[in-house]
Amino acid sequence: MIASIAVSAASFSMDKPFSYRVPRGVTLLPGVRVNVPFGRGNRPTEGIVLQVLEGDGEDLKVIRDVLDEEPLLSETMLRLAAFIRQRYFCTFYDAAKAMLPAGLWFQGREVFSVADPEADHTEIAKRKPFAVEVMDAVIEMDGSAEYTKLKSRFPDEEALRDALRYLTRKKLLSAQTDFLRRAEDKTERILSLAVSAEDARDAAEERSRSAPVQAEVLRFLAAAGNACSREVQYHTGATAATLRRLEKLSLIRSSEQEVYRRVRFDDVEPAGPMVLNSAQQSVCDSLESQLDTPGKPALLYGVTGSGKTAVYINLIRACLKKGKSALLLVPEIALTPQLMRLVSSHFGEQTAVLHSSLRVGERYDEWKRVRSGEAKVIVGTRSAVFAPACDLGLIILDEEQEHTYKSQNAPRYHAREVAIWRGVKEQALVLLGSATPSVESMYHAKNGEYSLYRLTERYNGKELPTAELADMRGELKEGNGGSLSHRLIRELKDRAEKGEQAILFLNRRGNSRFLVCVDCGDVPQCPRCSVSLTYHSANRRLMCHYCGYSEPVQTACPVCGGHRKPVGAGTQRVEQELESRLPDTGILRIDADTVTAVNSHDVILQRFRKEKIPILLGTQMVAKGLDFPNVTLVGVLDADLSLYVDHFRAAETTFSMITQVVGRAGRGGTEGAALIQTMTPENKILKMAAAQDYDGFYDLEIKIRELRNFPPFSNLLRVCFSGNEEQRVTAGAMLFRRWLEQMLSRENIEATILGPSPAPIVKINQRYFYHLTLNGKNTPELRKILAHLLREFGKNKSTRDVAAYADVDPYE
DNA sequence: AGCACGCCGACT
DNA sequence: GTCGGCGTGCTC
Repeated sequence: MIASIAVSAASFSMDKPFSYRVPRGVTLLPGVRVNVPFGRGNRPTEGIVLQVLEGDGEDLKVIRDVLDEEPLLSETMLRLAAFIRQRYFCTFYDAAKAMLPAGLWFQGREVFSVADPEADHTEIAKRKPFAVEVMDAVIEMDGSAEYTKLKSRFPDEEALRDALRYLTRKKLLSAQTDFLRRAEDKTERILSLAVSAEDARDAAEERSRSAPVQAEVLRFLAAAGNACSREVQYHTGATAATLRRLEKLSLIRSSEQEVYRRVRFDDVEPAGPMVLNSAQQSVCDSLESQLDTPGKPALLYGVTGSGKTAVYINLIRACLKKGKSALLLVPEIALTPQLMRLVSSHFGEQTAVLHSSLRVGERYDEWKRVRSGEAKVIVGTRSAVFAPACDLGLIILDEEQEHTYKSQNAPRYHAREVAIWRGVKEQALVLLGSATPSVESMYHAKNGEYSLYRLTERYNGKELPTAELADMRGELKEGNGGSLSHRLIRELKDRAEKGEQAILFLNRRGNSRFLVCVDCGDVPQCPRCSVSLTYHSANRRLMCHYCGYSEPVQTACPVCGGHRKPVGAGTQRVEQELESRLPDTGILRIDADTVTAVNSHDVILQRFRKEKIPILLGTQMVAKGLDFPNVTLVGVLDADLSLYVDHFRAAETTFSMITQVVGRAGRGGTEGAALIQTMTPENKILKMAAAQDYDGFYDLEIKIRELRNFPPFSNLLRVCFSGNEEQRVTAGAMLFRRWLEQMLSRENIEATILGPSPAPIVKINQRYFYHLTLNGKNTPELRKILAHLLREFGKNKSTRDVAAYADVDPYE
């Protein structure tokens, strides 16, 4: 028998099924993983069986091991992997990897052992002192050593690889690889001092010259008692190696402790079917009838507070009644604790949760529960769209316009497209839900490609919050240079006095602050990336969010010696402003600084609900899915920020964000209001967001999209280039552009090419990034051309040091 | 990407 | 001889 196999070692330019001979007496099924010899060196490589065919395969290499007892991927899933491969320009293996939980993946473990104990390695390898050193290390480790162990001892991996190759060639070492399941339990290393705090401080004093980072660690632990290694590294800038060294010196000790990251909902009570109002009921009835004959996807456009969730719950219930399972996808689990509670109160033990912050073992267990059919309601983020649900009947994408449904790394898939593929192949209804549908989805719905359902009234019968724009230019003229208008302060005070609550939304990701020199204006840059370093007050360090570089803050400017101070209006600064202008009002801040684990996000929101703290201040996290009946006021602090960025989706994202956050107000018995602060109150998008006029927004935006030939009228295909030398990268991109132009004109395909242009962050970790953007219809013909050119580029000698990949309909 | 193979110059 | 360095081409 011959097996056609997708191998993990294959890169895009050589990815195709490879044929291997199936050993006698072995039965293989498609979807099973195997260990095969690959390449000239026959290095052990993982593969997935795609097909088993008749034939003896005399001249083929032979499969070494079968790694699974039963197939991990069904025939349908294998076909899905093939679809993803050709649609998103990745290897078959990349696709398969995204479809399976991390806990299932094997890690090749290389073990090197002494081949001939009698041989005198110092004599044989005398010309390569480093190889002798490595050999000594292996002998010291009882004659056999794992590669990872050697690597921690010899950090220069290239030299180590070279030495190991040399030693195996000289028959001093023998190499063996076996495949091990990834560790199932995630643990954290807790560090503490192995000596008294005084001794540690003394030792720190002694080392402050020779080993300043070690001294820093000792001082930190002396002050903190104990801390997990991640925390210690954050505060001191120490590497794992430094920590190991200190442990070896018996100055600190470590213990492994299991971490639990699963959000548990022990406090939920079982609930019966939800009571729907007539509008919800009629939508639900129609959707239920679509469950039986799923032909096309459905779009549920329901204004904020219209009760889309209740429709989801009852629809899932109907789906279960038919004996089928249902998938509920959400943009981010951490942002939807309330939804999670609701689902588990309705479906209890039948629920499974799949998302990336689960422990590897837990994720694997949940995956198995889904596959066995024990869990029939699966809630999860993007990757849960691959859940191996038994007899899938329904896929819901909540907030379908969210960009988190698009994967940022290979395979760069969009969960909506995958869901629709599955819907067609597995006869399941795909329901896209949103208060602000993406322009693409609404376009398809209006075209009749999707069926469209509307919920135009709020569930509680109340009007949508009245929102007004506050002109911050006026405030500036009146001498108010802060981030809060007089009007907003007045309203906040008013609500607090009435015992109502308010949400303040700061429209920016994270809340980065920079250090700037007051004299020369210098802002410290990352030495490895083209970004400014972010100032973290918690550890008094400057950090790079892209490569992880960090350095302690120096108060004097290294350029001119001037004084430096932190700038940037983050949530912290707004909090201070609030405290000084509303001294007696309680404020709860929620941002990357206050949220440390997945859980504490939920904890903060629970406090906001239970303790009725007047003001909740935060970034993105407060915009989505929260349902607090007592909130009657929402403030948007800098509405313009996301509007004037260079991206065709800027209007859509801003509109959606503002509409959603405004929708947090007035969900209880009292009507809500919102105040949107802006420097450009005449802007149409902002006006429509304030009026919660989605239809108006859509009509305007779709015209612009058509005029400029942007999605849904075309697709964007981006080709990204990266490499260590900037000129080589741009030269590579230019070459690709010329190839593309030739191919397009030869095949008579209409598409425009933009670029090469530098990526928004041109340098990350010493690598340069450039883009070509192709605007055209994403047809099979165009994809074929692009895949062909990407393969050619990968094989091209003159651009060997430049990597290229494609991203279909990229975000940002 | 990762690796062996071949060819060249240098060192022993 | 023996080794490193570098360019080249292949991976069932």
